[in-house]
Amino acid sequence: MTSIAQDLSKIVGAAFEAQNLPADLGLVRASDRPDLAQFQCNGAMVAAKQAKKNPREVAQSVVDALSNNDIFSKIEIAGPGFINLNVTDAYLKEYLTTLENFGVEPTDEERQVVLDYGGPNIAKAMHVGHLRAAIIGDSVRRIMSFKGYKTLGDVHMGDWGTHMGMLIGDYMREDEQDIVLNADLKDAATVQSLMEDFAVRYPKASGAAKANSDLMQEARDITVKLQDKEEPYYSIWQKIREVSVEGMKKTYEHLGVEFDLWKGEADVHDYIDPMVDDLKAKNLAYISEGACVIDVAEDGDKKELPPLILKKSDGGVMYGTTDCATIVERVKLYNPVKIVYIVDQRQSLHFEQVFRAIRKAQIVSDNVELTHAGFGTMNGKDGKPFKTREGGVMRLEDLISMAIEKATARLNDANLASEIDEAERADVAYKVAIAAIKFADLQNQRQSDYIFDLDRLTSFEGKTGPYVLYQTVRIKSLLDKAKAQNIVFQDADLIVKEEDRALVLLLGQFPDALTLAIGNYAPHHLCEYIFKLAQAFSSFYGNVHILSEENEALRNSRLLLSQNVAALMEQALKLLGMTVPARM
RNA sequence: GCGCCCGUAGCUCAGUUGGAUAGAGCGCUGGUUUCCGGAACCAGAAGUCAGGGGUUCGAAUCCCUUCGGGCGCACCA
Repeated sequence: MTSIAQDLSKIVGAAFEAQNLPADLGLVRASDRPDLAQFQCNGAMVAAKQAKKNPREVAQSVVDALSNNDIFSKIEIAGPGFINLNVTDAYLKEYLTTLENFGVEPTDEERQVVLDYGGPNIAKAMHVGHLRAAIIGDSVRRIMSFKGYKTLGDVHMGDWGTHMGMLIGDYMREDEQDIVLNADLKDAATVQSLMEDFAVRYPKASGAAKANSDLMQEARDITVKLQDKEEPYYSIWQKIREVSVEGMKKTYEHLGVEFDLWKGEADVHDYIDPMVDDLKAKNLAYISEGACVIDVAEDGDKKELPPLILKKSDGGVMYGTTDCATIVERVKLYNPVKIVYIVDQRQSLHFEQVFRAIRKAQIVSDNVELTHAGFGTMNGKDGKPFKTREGGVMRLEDLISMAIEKATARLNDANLASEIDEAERADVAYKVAIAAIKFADLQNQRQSDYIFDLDRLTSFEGKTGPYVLYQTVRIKSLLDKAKAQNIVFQDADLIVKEEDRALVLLLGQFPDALTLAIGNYAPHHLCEYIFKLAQAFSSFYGNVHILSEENEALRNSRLLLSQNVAALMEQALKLLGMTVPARM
């Protein structure tokens, strides 16, 4: 089973083929003129253009080939050559009652996909800049997994660069490295205080290094020593990393974002030298201005593409080096068919360099997809990269707290508050807050910049996460009531009346929304769909009687339909990383 | 200088890869509760799709150009 449009596309495609026209011209989609028809096919106009024929005549020949099909209640040619189609209610009923897995067919084979959507640096507080990668990547992972791919989400933290040299240098200069070395990581308070120490110390060290070239040089030297695993640098680093990972895991968990792999740049260090030697042996890597580089420019390039630096002149490695080595490791350990990076759009040149280097060295086979699914910058209301009023970045945990606070206040205003005990209320506020944040972010198209608006991220009305949760909760509440009244409707005969039709048609669009979301690594298509479905149900709910319908057969039919909507909503929301509370 | 991205209603954003009358949310105006949850529903006002040219049956979408904004260009990540 597929979507309704896909189902119809096969039939119309066959009709095109019968006229010796390409079957893919028979692509059917939901009509954008619902007042005229449910579905439309534009292929006749394309075919006519190619063959230099009259589009209406082409359409007519296709329509003739379709006319003996009894699933259509209307077949019309309109305008320059649109084929407008309606399906019979019997077809809709058949479609919905034989639906499996919401109409989503699993991908033809189980294939391994590696998704990279983390990237926070250790020893730094996570801020709202990390939000998009986490939310989009996690959703893409859930969606692809639902489709049947084997997915691996990797946090790929930044733990091997000069920022570590700065931080370690500061501890050594102040002779305070014992704070780190002797820390008992099993003690939560110690971990917490170390995190706070990093948060103060790193900006201080970083600022000092930028202002003082001697300190910067010292940081670079320490970084090289660290990368050679010299002591005590390496031990200090290990502890810093362990502490940071604890904090990072807590924040990601709080956000409801999951990873399968908690790896960092340092983990691929041992792959680097063999990789560089290999590139040298292949005459791809060479020494330029003291650094070991690989050319990635190609004939026909419109822009200048600088070479990728594999080793700095001081022997240190850069993030391009570790990114390449990470691909070496991923190929070796997981043999993926796709590696997808959900990383800020501003990194596009970097990824182009890395991917070209990898292709040139034939580290992956040609049929492995390497994609940088970039996302736009998060700007403030002034259109510039987002900063808080104090000029700093907003911590992720602070954002979550603010959203929870607002959700709690909203819940207390509602009539339900008194019936719900403290613990459940906290849980509901949390789920609502996370849904608000995620939906506000995910509904934006991935690659364009977007404005970080706190009010929008913590708003609960209109096109928001809480709205779609609310609609789902309301349906579930209805179904619970039916159950309490011992009404059995699971095997009800589905009756498609005027009011129900839009809802059934919409249910049949879910696989299309999922296909779009997967194809472009773009969960916003799923957001769009979920919101439309929620809106359609809300309208349905307001205009017809469901549980209170007097005609028993119709009541049971509508309960069945409602159950289908609720189940789909809950599943789809899960794919966006949201959980539906029992009530709210 | 070279290159990439963007400009759609007062604000924040969609627009299924060239289709019919460009859609949502917020805000604004007005309405809806003896009946299944009002975080809701219904209706309305609001657009030179930045400007100009081109391609064609047909353009927010493709090409050229002007203006405006963002970003990236070898030893940071």
